[in-house]
Amino acid sequence: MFEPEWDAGLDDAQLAAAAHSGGPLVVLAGAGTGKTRALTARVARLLAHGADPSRVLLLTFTRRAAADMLARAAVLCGDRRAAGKLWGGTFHAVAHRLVSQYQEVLGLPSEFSVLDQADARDLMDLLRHDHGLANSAGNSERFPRADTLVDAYSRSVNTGVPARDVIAGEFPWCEPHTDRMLDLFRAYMARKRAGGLLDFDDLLLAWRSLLRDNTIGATVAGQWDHVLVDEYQDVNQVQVDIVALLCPDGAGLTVVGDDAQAIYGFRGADAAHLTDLTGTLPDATVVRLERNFRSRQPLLDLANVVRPGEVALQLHSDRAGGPRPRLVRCYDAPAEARLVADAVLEAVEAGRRLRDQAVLMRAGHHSDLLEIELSARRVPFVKFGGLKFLEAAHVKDFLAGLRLLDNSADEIAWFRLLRLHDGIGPARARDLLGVLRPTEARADDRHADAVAAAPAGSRLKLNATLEGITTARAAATPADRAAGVVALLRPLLIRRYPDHPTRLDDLDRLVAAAASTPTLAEYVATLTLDPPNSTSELAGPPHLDEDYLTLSTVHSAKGLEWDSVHVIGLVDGGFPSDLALASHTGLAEEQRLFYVALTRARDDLSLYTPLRMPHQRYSGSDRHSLAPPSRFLTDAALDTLDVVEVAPPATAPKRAVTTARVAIPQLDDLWA
DNA sequence: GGTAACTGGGTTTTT
DNA sequence: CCCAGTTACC
Repeated sequence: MFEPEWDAGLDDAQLAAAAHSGGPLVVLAGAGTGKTRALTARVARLLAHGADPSRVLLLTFTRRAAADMLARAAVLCGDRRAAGKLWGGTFHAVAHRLVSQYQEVLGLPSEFSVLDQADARDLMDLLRHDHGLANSAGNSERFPRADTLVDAYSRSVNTGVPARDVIAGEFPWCEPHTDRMLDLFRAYMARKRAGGLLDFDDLLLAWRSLLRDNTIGATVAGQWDHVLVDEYQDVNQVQVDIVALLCPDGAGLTVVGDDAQAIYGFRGADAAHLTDLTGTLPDATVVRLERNFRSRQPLLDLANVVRPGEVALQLHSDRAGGPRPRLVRCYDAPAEARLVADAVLEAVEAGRRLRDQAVLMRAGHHSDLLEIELSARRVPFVKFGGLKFLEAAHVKDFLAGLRLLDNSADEIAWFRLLRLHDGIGPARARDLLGVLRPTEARADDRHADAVAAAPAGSRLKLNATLEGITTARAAATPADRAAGVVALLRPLLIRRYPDHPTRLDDLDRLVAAAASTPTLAEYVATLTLDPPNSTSELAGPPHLDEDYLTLSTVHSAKGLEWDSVHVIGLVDGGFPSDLALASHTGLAEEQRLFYVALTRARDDLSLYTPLRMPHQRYSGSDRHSLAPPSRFLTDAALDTLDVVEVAPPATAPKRAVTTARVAIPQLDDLWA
């Protein structure tokens, strides 16, 4: 047996974090300071010192981060088998595992469904209509949209602040509707309970309830000796409560984070949870990681100027030299797209792979022009963030079908499926929900009743759909059941989507993926809790060998790094987003987001400022107005940047003026 | 009273 | 793409 080298290559600060024993540990880790490495080493050391892997819990921001870390820890401690026994994943994924385990204790039906954000919105929308709050002509004041309702509701749950105060503080324009919103939230809770539906927030609430329970709480918390939480600056109040219940007085707790990288305030997270820890846990050991292993010093000079936050970490690098970051001032947005594509291809010429380069933006749609430019030049790319594969209508239809196989009380799933039929819109679907709601009557009878209640023109197809569900339910393997759902969807999707061939291909791929899962319910939960991040992630291996450029929102780029990074759209209103400009807290989060973007680069960093943006009022025309550069490009920041002025594009040759008249053919013979 | 099909305005970030 | 509003048809 060889001596495990969990401490190989760690510097003193990382070693202090990895080797710490006794009392809670708080690691304040600047960007690129090897916190993942320290955390991984710490897990490996715990195992090497005899910790039981099944009693170690590693909570990370994405499931992939947990998987990577656990695999590396297993290698470091020389025991690959241990990796399988470690608990790891996102708060939500672990919560789901526990909720499944304690589903009876929690008073949940044997089959429950997990609602993602879009499902939650659909349910809220359904109730909005039920309560007569949808906008009708008579309403002078618009009732908030379903998205806003879910937002406000979720914010209240995640922060523990009463909804009334959340609305007044964060959604002041909704205040006249407060009472009706609160009614709606109560109805939302009731509907979920009745249908065995849990939204993302409920998963965390359920976990917290288990831990708080007098009889069972100690057992649940007692199954782990060590709890390690990554990205602690992005946890919300419920997650803080969970951690506190898991580790009373901080015993066995390790927390890693950086308050300057807190970018999820919009979903109830608060970096104060990290900075307050030293107060709530007086005996905590604090380790600071300030030595950056990722970026060259000229890049850190800019990052240190931009860095906001309470904890004053100054990053320094051993990697001196290299070019200063560039600020490219472009004529307009199309010029920006061309310049980015130019730069990427130049780097390829110089020997840098596409996959070592990335383009980062504030919002998913900021790369629209660039995507057109890259496609035109045949540059392969993969986009992360923005619209998700799982949000595509046909994929949601498919998942709704799967959920119905296990949970026939899932109203949101029924609602989706019913509306796919010609002649059944929101109103008839709502009526049919009442008929399909589980009763003592057998499912077949309810199906028959529903067919009878449907408009005549839709009965044949609806009958086929409901029979399809019965058939799929009876199929033996998960793959067969999934295939059954696709079979019943096929005619509906063909009728509905003009581009059905590609959509049906997607579904075939999802069916294939279902073959390797023990149960369909687990498959659906995994897809919902850990959706593929890009459309290509589901495409599978053939894509992985190819070289491609990464486009990503800054949020989705968190924790990642590339040799060369381009940050685009640095205008006020773009990055920072105009929606955040109004409030101090909003703007502070934008600045942290900017800091995260800058610190993704290892060697080369380019920032792009289009100087003209399409004029808001005349969008669609060629009118432009001067765009104010991002306010984050302060004088101090500019001191660390090389500014590149790009000349305006050569003016297009004036179109020849001609007096010739060209007639547009009337094609009379076609209309004869 | 309800649906389908179209139009026009708005569009942050995600477990 | 989502959502609301309009219109034509059942």
